[in-house]
Amino acid sequence: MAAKRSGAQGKRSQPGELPEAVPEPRGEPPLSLERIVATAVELLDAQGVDGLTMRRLADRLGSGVMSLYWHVDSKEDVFDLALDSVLEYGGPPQACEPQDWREEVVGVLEDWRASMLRHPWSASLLPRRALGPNILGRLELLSKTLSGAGVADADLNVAIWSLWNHVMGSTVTRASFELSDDDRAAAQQRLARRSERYPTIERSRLLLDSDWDGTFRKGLDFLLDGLAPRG
Amino acid sequence: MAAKRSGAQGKRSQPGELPEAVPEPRGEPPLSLERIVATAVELLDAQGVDGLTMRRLADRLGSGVMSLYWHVDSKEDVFDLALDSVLEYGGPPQACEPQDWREEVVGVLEDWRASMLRHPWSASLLPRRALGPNILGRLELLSKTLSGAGVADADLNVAIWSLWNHVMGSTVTRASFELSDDDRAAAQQRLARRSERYPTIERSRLLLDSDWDGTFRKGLDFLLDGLAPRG
DNA sequence: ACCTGAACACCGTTCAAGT
DNA sequence: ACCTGAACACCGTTCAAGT
Repeated sequence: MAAKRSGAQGKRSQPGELPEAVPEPRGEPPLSLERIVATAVELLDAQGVDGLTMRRLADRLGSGVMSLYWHVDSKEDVFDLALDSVLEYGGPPQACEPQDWREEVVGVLEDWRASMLRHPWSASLLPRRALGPNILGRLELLSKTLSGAGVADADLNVAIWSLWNHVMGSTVTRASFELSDDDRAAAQQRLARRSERYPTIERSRLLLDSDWDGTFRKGLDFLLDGLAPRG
Repeated sequence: MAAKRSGAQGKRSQPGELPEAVPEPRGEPPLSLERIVATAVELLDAQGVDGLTMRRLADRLGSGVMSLYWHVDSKEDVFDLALDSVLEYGGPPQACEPQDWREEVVGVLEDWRASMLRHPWSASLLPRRALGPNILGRLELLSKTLSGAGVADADLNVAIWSLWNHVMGSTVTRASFELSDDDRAAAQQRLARRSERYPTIERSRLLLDSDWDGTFRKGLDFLLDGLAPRG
Protein backbone atom coordinates (compact mmCIF):
# COMPACT_ATOMS: atom_id res chain seq x y z
CA MET A 1 0.00 0.00 0.00
CA ALA A 2 2.10 2.91 1.21
CA ALA A 3 5.80 2.80 0.48
CA LYS A 4 8.14 3.56 3.29
CA ARG A 5 9.43 7.02 3.79
CA SER A 6 12.39 7.77 1.64
CA GLY A 7 14.19 10.24 3.86
CA ALA A 8 16.04 13.32 2.71
CA GLN A 9 18.80 12.09 0.46
CA GLY A 10 20.81 13.26 -2.49
CA LYS A 11 22.26 16.67 -1.62
CA ARG A 12 23.24 17.11 -5.24
CA SER A 13 25.25 20.06 -6.56
CA GLN A 14 26.22 21.83 -3.38
CA PRO A 15 28.28 24.93 -4.02
CA GLY A 16 32.01 24.85 -3.34
CA GLU A 17 32.79 21.33 -4.47
CA LEU A 18 35.29 20.06 -7.00
CA PRO A 19 34.13 21.86 -10.12
CA GLU A 20 34.94 19.14 -12.63
CA ALA A 21 33.27 16.36 -10.67
CA VAL A 22 30.69 14.62 -12.80
CA PRO A 23 27.73 13.64 -10.62
CA GLU A 24 27.96 9.92 -9.89
CA PRO A 25 29.77 8.74 -13.00
CA ARG A 26 30.74 5.28 -11.79
CA GLY A 27 28.59 2.34 -10.75
CA GLU A 28 24.90 2.32 -10.06
CA PRO A 29 23.17 5.30 -8.53
CA PRO A 30 21.91 4.63 -5.03
CA LEU A 31 18.64 2.85 -4.53
CA SER A 32 15.56 5.02 -4.33
CA LEU A 33 11.85 4.49 -4.53
CA GLU A 34 11.76 6.21 -7.89
CA ARG A 35 14.46 3.98 -9.32
CA ILE A 36 12.78 0.86 -7.96
CA VAL A 37 9.42 1.75 -9.44
CA ALA A 38 10.87 2.77 -12.80
CA THR A 39 12.83 -0.47 -13.03
CA ALA A 40 9.79 -2.49 -12.02
CA VAL A 41 7.85 -0.93 -14.89
CA GLU A 42 10.69 -1.80 -17.29
CA LEU A 43 10.67 -5.37 -16.07
CA LEU A 44 6.89 -5.63 -16.34
CA ASP A 45 6.96 -4.21 -19.84
CA ALA A 46 9.61 -6.72 -20.82
CA GLN A 47 8.43 -9.85 -19.03
CA GLY A 48 4.84 -9.37 -17.97
CA VAL A 49 3.27 -9.80 -14.55
CA ASP A 50 4.83 -13.19 -13.88
CA GLY A 51 8.22 -11.87 -14.89
CA LEU A 52 8.42 -9.45 -11.99
CA THR A 53 10.35 -11.04 -9.19
CA MET A 54 11.97 -9.37 -6.25
CA ARG A 55 15.22 -11.10 -7.07
CA ARG A 56 15.16 -10.13 -10.72
CA LEU A 57 14.23 -6.60 -9.79
CA ALA A 58 17.16 -6.40 -7.40
CA ASP A 59 19.48 -7.81 -10.07
CA ARG A 60 18.48 -5.10 -12.52
CA LEU A 61 19.09 -2.52 -9.87
CA GLY A 62 22.48 -3.95 -8.96
CA SER A 63 21.53 -4.43 -5.34
CA GLY A 64 20.81 -7.25 -2.95
CA VAL A 65 17.24 -8.51 -2.81
CA MET A 66 16.66 -7.48 0.74
CA SER A 67 17.76 -3.92 0.09
CA LEU A 68 14.47 -3.40 -1.69
CA TYR A 69 12.61 -4.04 1.50
CA TRP A 70 13.95 -0.95 3.10
CA HIS A 71 12.15 1.15 0.50
CA VAL A 72 9.12 -1.00 0.02
CA ASP A 73 6.85 -3.08 2.22
CA SER A 74 6.22 -6.05 -0.01
CA LYS A 75 5.92 -7.20 -3.58
CA GLU A 76 2.29 -6.11 -3.56
CA ASP A 77 3.58 -2.65 -2.78
CA VAL A 78 5.77 -2.74 -5.88
CA PHE A 79 2.78 -3.70 -8.01
CA ASP A 80 0.68 -0.89 -6.58
CA LEU A 81 3.39 1.68 -7.18
CA ALA A 82 4.19 0.47 -10.69
CA LEU A 83 0.52 0.52 -11.62
CA ASP A 84 -0.03 4.00 -10.30
CA SER A 85 3.14 5.36 -11.88
CA VAL A 86 2.01 4.20 -15.29
CA LEU A 87 -1.26 6.06 -14.84
CA GLU A 88 0.20 9.47 -14.26
CA TYR A 89 -2.03 12.03 -15.91
CA GLY A 90 -0.45 14.47 -18.32
CA GLY A 91 -3.36 16.85 -18.52
CA PRO A 92 -5.51 17.61 -21.53
CA PRO A 93 -3.69 16.94 -24.80
CA GLN A 94 -3.85 20.36 -26.45
CA ALA A 95 -4.36 23.95 -25.52
CA CYS A 96 -7.78 23.34 -26.96
CA GLU A 97 -10.58 24.10 -24.59
CA PRO A 98 -13.04 21.28 -24.11
CA GLN A 99 -16.02 22.11 -26.28
CA ASP A 100 -18.58 20.12 -24.40
CA TRP A 101 -18.69 17.79 -21.41
CA ARG A 102 -19.08 14.71 -23.53
CA GLU A 103 -15.95 15.39 -25.52
CA GLU A 104 -14.15 16.01 -22.28
CA VAL A 105 -15.21 12.68 -20.76
CA VAL A 106 -14.26 10.84 -23.92
CA GLY A 107 -10.87 12.52 -23.85
CA VAL A 108 -10.22 11.59 -20.23
CA LEU A 109 -11.15 7.96 -20.84
CA GLU A 110 -9.26 7.62 -24.10
CA ASP A 111 -6.15 8.92 -22.42
CA TRP A 112 -6.65 6.44 -19.61
CA ARG A 113 -7.08 3.59 -22.02
CA ALA A 114 -4.06 4.65 -24.06
CA SER A 115 -1.90 4.67 -20.93
CA MET A 116 -2.93 1.14 -20.11
CA LEU A 117 -2.47 -0.16 -23.64
CA ARG A 118 1.10 1.13 -23.55
CA HIS A 119 1.68 -1.25 -20.61
CA PRO A 120 -0.39 -4.34 -21.31
CA TRP A 121 0.08 -5.73 -17.79
CA SER A 122 -1.52 -2.70 -16.20
CA ALA A 123 -5.18 -3.29 -16.96
CA SER A 124 -5.09 -6.74 -15.41
CA LEU A 125 -3.60 -5.21 -12.26
CA LEU A 126 -6.24 -2.52 -11.96
CA PRO A 127 -8.74 -4.56 -9.97
CA ARG A 128 -7.76 -5.76 -6.51
CA ARG A 129 -5.07 -3.12 -6.02
CA ALA A 130 -4.89 -0.22 -3.65
CA LEU A 131 -5.67 2.99 -5.45
CA GLY A 132 -2.70 5.31 -5.71
CA PRO A 133 -2.79 9.08 -6.11
CA ASN A 134 -2.74 9.03 -9.89
CA ILE A 135 -5.65 6.64 -10.11
CA LEU A 136 -7.57 8.62 -7.52
CA GLY A 137 -6.72 11.76 -9.46
CA ARG A 138 -8.17 10.30 -12.62
CA LEU A 139 -11.31 9.22 -10.77
CA GLU A 140 -11.62 12.66 -9.29
CA LEU A 141 -11.25 14.30 -12.69
CA LEU A 142 -13.84 12.01 -14.21
CA SER A 143 -16.15 12.56 -11.32
CA LYS A 144 -15.81 16.33 -11.45
CA THR A 145 -16.44 16.41 -15.18
CA LEU A 146 -19.56 14.30 -14.91
CA SER A 147 -20.81 16.28 -11.97
CA GLY A 148 -20.19 19.55 -13.76
CA ALA A 149 -22.05 18.20 -16.74
CA GLY A 150 -25.14 17.87 -14.63
CA VAL A 151 -25.17 14.20 -13.68
CA ALA A 152 -27.19 13.98 -10.48
CA ASP A 153 -25.31 13.15 -7.30
CA ALA A 154 -27.40 10.04 -6.91
CA ASP A 155 -26.22 8.72 -10.27
CA LEU A 156 -22.60 9.75 -9.96
CA ASN A 157 -21.15 6.57 -8.50
CA VAL A 158 -23.06 4.39 -10.89
CA ALA A 159 -21.77 6.46 -13.78
CA ILE A 160 -18.17 6.36 -12.61
CA TRP A 161 -18.10 2.62 -12.05
CA SER A 162 -19.82 1.90 -15.34
CA LEU A 163 -17.20 3.88 -17.18
CA TRP A 164 -14.37 2.40 -15.12
CA ASN A 165 -15.62 -1.09 -15.88
CA HIS A 166 -15.85 -0.31 -19.55
CA VAL A 167 -12.33 1.09 -19.81
CA MET A 168 -10.83 -1.69 -17.75
CA GLY A 169 -12.82 -4.43 -19.43
CA SER A 170 -12.14 -3.37 -22.97
CA THR A 171 -8.44 -2.98 -22.27
CA VAL A 172 -8.06 -6.26 -20.46
CA THR A 173 -10.06 -8.19 -23.02
CA ARG A 174 -8.12 -6.71 -25.88
CA ALA A 175 -4.82 -7.59 -24.25
CA SER A 176 -5.84 -11.15 -23.49
CA PHE A 177 -7.21 -11.93 -26.93
CA GLU A 178 -4.48 -10.21 -28.86
CA LEU A 179 -2.48 -13.39 -28.81
CA SER A 180 0.07 -14.37 -31.34
CA ASP A 181 -1.45 -15.17 -34.71
CA ASP A 182 -0.64 -18.82 -34.10
CA ASP A 183 -2.54 -18.93 -30.83
CA ARG A 184 -5.50 -17.18 -32.35
CA ALA A 185 -5.54 -19.49 -35.30
CA ALA A 186 -5.40 -22.48 -32.95
CA ALA A 187 -8.31 -21.14 -30.93
CA GLN A 188 -10.41 -20.62 -34.01
CA GLN A 189 -9.35 -24.08 -35.20
CA ARG A 190 -10.71 -25.69 -32.06
CA LEU A 191 -13.85 -23.68 -32.53
CA ALA A 192 -14.23 -24.69 -36.15
CA ARG A 193 -13.77 -28.34 -35.27
CA ARG A 194 -16.98 -28.15 -33.29
CA SER A 195 -18.70 -25.55 -35.36
CA GLU A 196 -21.90 -27.49 -34.99
CA ARG A 197 -21.88 -26.54 -31.30
CA TYR A 198 -20.89 -22.91 -31.65
CA PRO A 199 -22.13 -21.94 -35.10
CA THR A 200 -22.84 -18.30 -34.37
CA ILE A 201 -19.57 -17.24 -32.79
CA GLU A 202 -17.69 -19.32 -35.30
CA ARG A 203 -19.41 -17.56 -38.17
CA SER A 204 -18.82 -14.11 -36.74
CA ARG A 205 -15.17 -14.99 -36.14
CA LEU A 206 -15.47 -13.63 -32.62
CA LEU A 207 -12.04 -14.79 -31.55
CA LEU A 208 -10.30 -13.70 -34.71
CA ASP A 209 -11.53 -10.43 -36.11
CA SER A 210 -12.88 -8.44 -33.24
CA ASP A 211 -12.62 -4.69 -33.53
CA TRP A 212 -11.32 -3.62 -30.15
CA ASP A 213 -11.19 0.09 -30.83
CA GLY A 214 -14.71 0.02 -32.20
CA THR A 215 -15.96 -1.90 -29.19
CA PHE A 216 -14.48 0.68 -26.89
CA ARG A 217 -15.85 3.68 -28.76
CA LYS A 218 -19.31 2.31 -29.40
CA GLY A 219 -19.79 0.96 -25.91
CA LEU A 220 -18.64 4.25 -24.51
CA ASP A 221 -21.12 6.14 -26.66
CA PHE A 222 -23.98 3.96 -25.46
CA LEU A 223 -23.04 4.47 -21.85
CA LEU A 224 -22.75 8.21 -22.29
CA ASP A 225 -26.08 8.34 -24.08
CA GLY A 226 -27.63 6.68 -21.09
CA LEU A 227 -25.77 8.67 -18.47
CA ALA A 228 -26.42 12.04 -20.06
CA PRO A 229 -28.52 14.18 -17.75
CA ARG A 230 -32.16 13.93 -18.73
CA GLY A 231 -34.19 16.87 -19.90
CA MET B 1 -5.81 -25.74 -22.00
CA ALA B 2 -6.97 -29.26 -22.73
CA ALA B 3 -6.83 -31.77 -19.93
CA LYS B 4 -5.36 -35.13 -20.67
CA ARG B 5 -7.60 -37.94 -21.65
CA SER B 6 -9.09 -39.68 -18.70
CA GLY B 7 -9.55 -43.18 -20.03
CA ALA B 8 -12.60 -45.36 -19.50
CA GLN B 9 -12.85 -46.00 -15.79
CA GLY B 10 -15.44 -46.59 -13.14
CA LYS B 11 -17.61 -49.50 -14.23
CA ARG B 12 -20.05 -48.73 -11.46
CA SER B 13 -23.08 -50.89 -10.65
CA GLN B 14 -22.61 -53.75 -13.02
CA PRO B 15 -25.35 -56.37 -12.67
CA GLY B 16 -24.58 -59.58 -10.79
CA GLU B 17 -22.29 -58.18 -8.10
CA LEU B 18 -22.50 -58.51 -4.36
CA PRO B 19 -25.88 -56.87 -3.69
CA GLU B 20 -25.01 -55.31 -0.31
CA ALA B 21 -21.67 -53.86 -1.42
CA VAL B 22 -21.59 -50.12 -0.80
CA PRO B 23 -19.67 -48.46 -3.61
CA GLU B 24 -16.20 -47.45 -2.40
CA PRO B 25 -16.85 -47.03 1.29
CA ARG B 26 -13.25 -46.92 2.54
CA GLY B 27 -10.43 -44.49 1.80
CA GLU B 28 -10.32 -41.90 -0.94
CA PRO B 29 -11.90 -42.61 -4.28
CA PRO B 30 -9.38 -42.80 -7.10
CA LEU B 31 -8.14 -39.65 -8.70
CA SER B 32 -10.10 -38.37 -11.65
CA LEU B 33 -10.31 -35.16 -13.57
CA GLU B 34 -13.75 -34.48 -12.12
CA ARG B 35 -12.54 -34.92 -8.57
CA ILE B 36 -9.51 -32.75 -9.18
CA VAL B 37 -11.57 -29.93 -10.64
CA ALA B 38 -14.23 -30.12 -7.94
CA THR B 39 -11.59 -30.01 -5.22
CA ALA B 40 -9.81 -27.14 -6.91
CA VAL B 41 -13.07 -25.18 -6.84
CA GLU B 42 -13.47 -25.95 -3.14
CA LEU B 43 -9.96 -24.76 -2.47
CA LEU B 44 -10.44 -21.61 -4.50
CA ASP B 45 -13.70 -20.85 -2.70
CA ALA B 46 -11.99 -21.31 0.63
CA GLN B 47 -8.62 -19.67 0.02
CA GLY B 48 -8.81 -17.57 -3.10
CA VAL B 49 -6.60 -17.58 -6.15
CA ASP B 50 -3.33 -17.47 -4.22
CA GLY B 51 -4.52 -20.32 -2.02
CA LEU B 52 -4.60 -22.83 -4.84
CA THR B 53 -1.36 -24.74 -4.85
CA MET B 54 -0.63 -28.03 -6.52
CA ARG B 55 0.65 -29.40 -3.23
CA ARG B 56 -2.36 -28.24 -1.25
CA LEU B 57 -4.65 -29.58 -3.93
CA ALA B 58 -2.94 -32.96 -3.80
CA ASP B 59 -3.17 -32.97 0.00
CA ARG B 60 -6.91 -32.43 -0.13
CA LEU B 61 -7.20 -35.24 -2.62
CA GLY B 62 -5.08 -37.57 -0.53
CA SER B 63 -2.62 -38.15 -3.33
CA GLY B 64 0.95 -37.26 -4.17
CA VAL B 65 1.54 -33.97 -5.91
CA MET B 66 2.83 -35.50 -9.07
CA SER B 67 -0.17 -37.74 -9.47
CA LEU B 68 -2.10 -34.67 -10.53
CA TYR B 69 0.10 -34.26 -13.53
CA TRP B 70 -1.13 -37.42 -15.09
CA HIS B 71 -4.60 -35.93 -15.34
CA VAL B 72 -3.63 -32.36 -15.97
CA ASP B 73 -0.98 -30.55 -17.95
CA SER B 74 -0.14 -27.72 -15.59
CA LYS B 75 -1.49 -25.46 -12.92
CA GLU B 76 -2.82 -23.17 -15.63
CA ASP B 77 -4.84 -26.11 -16.81
CA VAL B 78 -6.38 -26.48 -13.36
CA PHE B 79 -7.36 -22.82 -13.38
CA ASP B 80 -8.95 -23.12 -16.80
CA LEU B 81 -10.94 -26.18 -15.82
CA ALA B 82 -12.05 -24.75 -12.49
CA LEU B 83 -13.17 -21.54 -14.13
CA ASP B 84 -15.13 -23.31 -16.82
CA SER B 85 -16.74 -25.74 -14.40
CA VAL B 86 -18.10 -22.88 -12.34
CA LEU B 87 -19.69 -21.41 -15.43
CA GLU B 88 -21.78 -24.40 -16.37
CA TYR B 89 -25.09 -23.19 -17.71
CA GLY B 90 -28.25 -24.55 -16.16
CA GLY B 91 -30.62 -23.34 -18.82
CA PRO B 92 -33.36 -20.75 -18.46
CA PRO B 93 -34.61 -20.45 -14.88
CA GLN B 94 -38.33 -21.22 -15.32
CA ALA B 95 -40.61 -22.88 -17.75
CA CYS B 96 -41.48 -19.32 -18.64
CA GLU B 97 -40.99 -18.52 -22.28
CA PRO B 98 -38.84 -15.50 -22.94
CA GLN B 99 -41.22 -12.66 -23.67
CA ASP B 100 -38.86 -10.52 -25.66
CA TRP B 101 -35.24 -10.61 -26.73
CA ARG B 102 -34.19 -7.98 -24.26
CA GLU B 103 -35.52 -9.90 -21.30
CA GLU B 104 -33.75 -12.95 -22.60
CA VAL B 105 -30.38 -11.20 -22.87
CA VAL B 106 -30.77 -9.74 -19.40
CA GLY B 107 -31.58 -13.19 -18.07
CA VAL B 108 -28.54 -14.78 -19.68
CA LEU B 109 -26.22 -12.11 -18.32
CA GLU B 110 -27.71 -12.04 -14.85
CA ASP B 111 -27.26 -15.77 -14.59
CA TRP B 112 -23.67 -15.38 -15.74
CA ARG B 113 -23.01 -12.70 -13.19
CA ALA B 114 -24.67 -14.70 -10.42
CA SER B 115 -22.48 -17.70 -11.18
CA MET B 116 -19.36 -15.58 -10.86
CA LEU B 117 -20.47 -13.84 -7.69
CA ARG B 118 -20.92 -17.25 -6.10
CA HIS B 119 -17.19 -17.82 -6.69
CA PRO B 120 -15.51 -14.47 -6.22
CA TRP B 121 -12.20 -15.65 -7.68
CA SER B 122 -13.79 -16.51 -11.00
CA ALA B 123 -14.29 -13.08 -12.49
CA SER B 124 -10.64 -12.18 -12.03
CA LEU B 125 -9.68 -15.38 -13.85
CA LEU B 126 -11.94 -14.72 -16.80
CA PRO B 127 -9.48 -12.66 -18.80
CA ARG B 128 -6.27 -14.32 -20.00
CA ARG B 129 -7.66 -17.85 -19.79
CA ALA B 130 -8.44 -20.35 -22.47
CA LEU B 131 -12.13 -20.48 -23.11
CA GLY B 132 -13.68 -23.78 -22.09
CA PRO B 133 -16.87 -25.32 -23.46
CA ASN B 134 -19.16 -23.74 -20.88
CA ILE B 135 -17.83 -20.26 -21.53
CA LEU B 136 -18.02 -20.81 -25.26
CA GLY B 137 -21.55 -22.11 -24.78
CA ARG B 138 -22.57 -18.97 -22.95
CA LEU B 139 -21.01 -16.81 -25.64
CA GLU B 140 -22.82 -18.82 -28.28
CA LEU B 141 -26.13 -18.44 -26.48
CA LEU B 142 -25.64 -14.71 -26.08
CA SER B 143 -24.60 -14.40 -29.68
CA LYS B 144 -27.56 -16.37 -30.94
CA THR B 145 -30.01 -14.34 -28.90
CA LEU B 146 -28.63 -11.05 -30.13
CA SER B 147 -28.51 -12.26 -33.67
CA GLY B 148 -32.09 -13.51 -33.50
CA ALA B 149 -33.12 -10.17 -32.09
CA GLY B 150 -31.98 -8.52 -35.25
CA VAL B 151 -28.55 -7.18 -34.35
CA ALA B 152 -26.68 -6.85 -37.63
CA ASP B 153 -23.83 -9.25 -38.25
CA ALA B 154 -21.45 -6.33 -38.50
CA ASP B 155 -22.35 -5.22 -34.97
CA LEU B 156 -22.45 -8.64 -33.38
CA ASN B 157 -18.89 -8.88 -32.12
CA VAL B 158 -18.95 -5.36 -30.79
CA ALA B 159 -22.16 -6.13 -28.94
CA ILE B 160 -20.86 -9.37 -27.43
CA TRP B 161 -17.60 -7.90 -26.21
CA SER B 162 -19.30 -4.83 -24.78
CA LEU B 163 -21.62 -7.02 -22.77
CA TRP B 164 -18.82 -9.39 -21.77
CA ASN B 165 -16.75 -6.45 -20.56
CA HIS B 166 -19.66 -5.11 -18.60
CA VAL B 167 -20.42 -8.39 -16.85
CA MET B 168 -16.79 -9.11 -16.12
CA GLY B 169 -15.95 -5.57 -15.09
CA SER B 170 -18.88 -5.12 -12.75
CA THR B 171 -18.24 -8.46 -11.10
CA VAL B 172 -14.52 -7.97 -10.70
CA THR B 173 -14.88 -4.45 -9.40
CA ARG B 174 -17.51 -5.43 -6.93
CA ALA B 175 -15.39 -8.27 -5.61
CA SER B 176 -12.30 -6.13 -5.24
CA PHE B 177 -13.99 -3.26 -3.46
CA GLU B 178 -16.15 -5.35 -1.23
CA LEU B 179 -13.39 -5.45 1.31
CA SER B 180 -13.86 -5.89 4.99
CA ASP B 181 -15.53 -2.94 6.62
CA ASP B 182 -12.22 -2.10 8.25
CA ASP B 183 -10.37 -1.94 4.98
CA ARG B 184 -13.06 0.18 3.41
CA ALA B 185 -13.09 2.55 6.32
CA ALA B 186 -9.32 2.84 6.12
CA ALA B 187 -9.48 3.62 2.42
CA GLN B 188 -12.06 6.31 2.95
CA GLN B 189 -9.97 7.62 5.84
CA ARG B 190 -6.98 8.11 3.60
CA LEU B 191 -9.25 9.80 1.14
CA ALA B 192 -10.74 12.08 3.73
CA ARG B 193 -7.31 13.08 4.95
CA ARG B 194 -6.67 14.63 1.57
CA SER B 195 -10.19 15.64 0.78
CA GLU B 196 -8.90 18.89 -0.63
CA ARG B 197 -7.34 16.86 -3.46
CA TYR B 198 -10.26 14.53 -4.13
CA PRO B 199 -13.30 16.48 -3.02
CA THR B 200 -15.78 15.02 -5.46
CA ILE B 201 -15.18 11.32 -4.94
CA GLU B 202 -14.86 11.91 -1.23
CA ARG B 203 -18.22 13.62 -1.14
CA SER B 204 -19.94 10.93 -3.17
CA ARG B 205 -18.39 8.26 -0.94
CA LEU B 206 -17.31 6.37 -4.05
CA LEU B 207 -15.29 3.79 -2.16
CA LEU B 208 -17.86 3.27 0.55
CA ASP B 209 -21.42 3.27 -0.67
CA SER B 210 -21.35 2.16 -4.24
CA ASP B 211 -24.43 0.33 -5.46
CA TRP B 212 -23.00 -2.61 -7.36
CA ASP B 213 -26.27 -4.16 -8.40
CA GLY B 214 -27.55 -0.82 -9.61
CA THR B 215 -24.37 -0.22 -11.58
CA PHE B 216 -24.76 -3.54 -13.29
CA ARG B 217 -28.42 -3.10 -14.15
CA LYS B 218 -28.22 0.50 -15.28
CA GLY B 219 -25.08 0.04 -17.32
CA LEU B 220 -26.62 -3.01 -18.93
CA ASP B 221 -29.74 -1.07 -19.82
CA PHE B 222 -27.72 1.68 -21.46
CA LEU B 223 -25.75 -0.81 -23.50
CA LEU B 224 -28.89 -2.63 -24.60
CA ASP B 225 -30.55 0.67 -25.53
CA GLY B 226 -27.61 1.39 -27.75
CA LEU B 227 -27.29 -2.10 -29.19
CA ALA B 228 -30.97 -2.51 -29.97
CA PRO B 229 -31.49 -2.86 -33.69
CA ARG B 230 -32.41 0.47 -35.20
CA GLY B 231 -35.69 1.12 -36.93
C1' DA C 1 19.70 5.67 7.55
C1' DC C 2 20.63 2.31 4.50
C1' DC C 3 22.21 -2.20 2.91
C1' DT C 4 23.50 -7.26 3.34
C1' DG C 5 23.67 -12.73 3.31
C1' DA C 6 22.00 -16.72 5.37
C1' DA C 7 18.09 -19.15 6.26
C1' DC C 8 13.06 -20.57 6.29
C1' DA C 9 9.14 -22.21 4.37
C1' DC C 10 7.44 -22.57 0.55
C1' DC C 11 6.57 -22.95 -4.95
C1' DG C 12 5.76 -25.67 -10.10
C1' DT C 13 7.66 -29.09 -12.71
C1' DT C 14 11.22 -32.77 -14.73
C1' DC C 15 12.63 -37.24 -14.38
C1' DA C 16 13.37 -41.85 -13.68
C1' DA C 17 11.01 -45.35 -11.47
C1' DG C 18 7.49 -48.19 -9.60
C1' DT C 19 2.85 -51.12 -10.17
C1' DA D 1 -2.74 -46.90 -17.32
C1' DC D 2 -1.88 -44.73 -13.27
C1' DC D 3 0.83 -43.15 -9.33
C1' DT D 4 5.20 -41.98 -6.69
C1' DG D 5 9.46 -39.54 -4.25
C1' DA D 6 13.58 -37.25 -4.96
C1' DA D 7 15.50 -33.47 -6.93
C1' DC D 8 15.94 -28.90 -9.46
C1' DA D 9 15.51 -24.27 -9.90
C1' DC D 10 13.19 -21.17 -8.26
C1' DC D 11 9.98 -17.99 -4.95
C1' DG D 12 8.79 -13.90 -0.88
C1' DT D 13 10.09 -12.67 3.43
C1' DT D 14 12.18 -12.84 8.55
C1' DC D 15 16.06 -11.99 11.06
C1' DA D 16 20.19 -10.69 12.98
C1' DA D 17 23.92 -8.14 11.54
C1' DG D 18 26.82 -4.89 9.29
C1' DT D 19 28.15 0.33 8.08
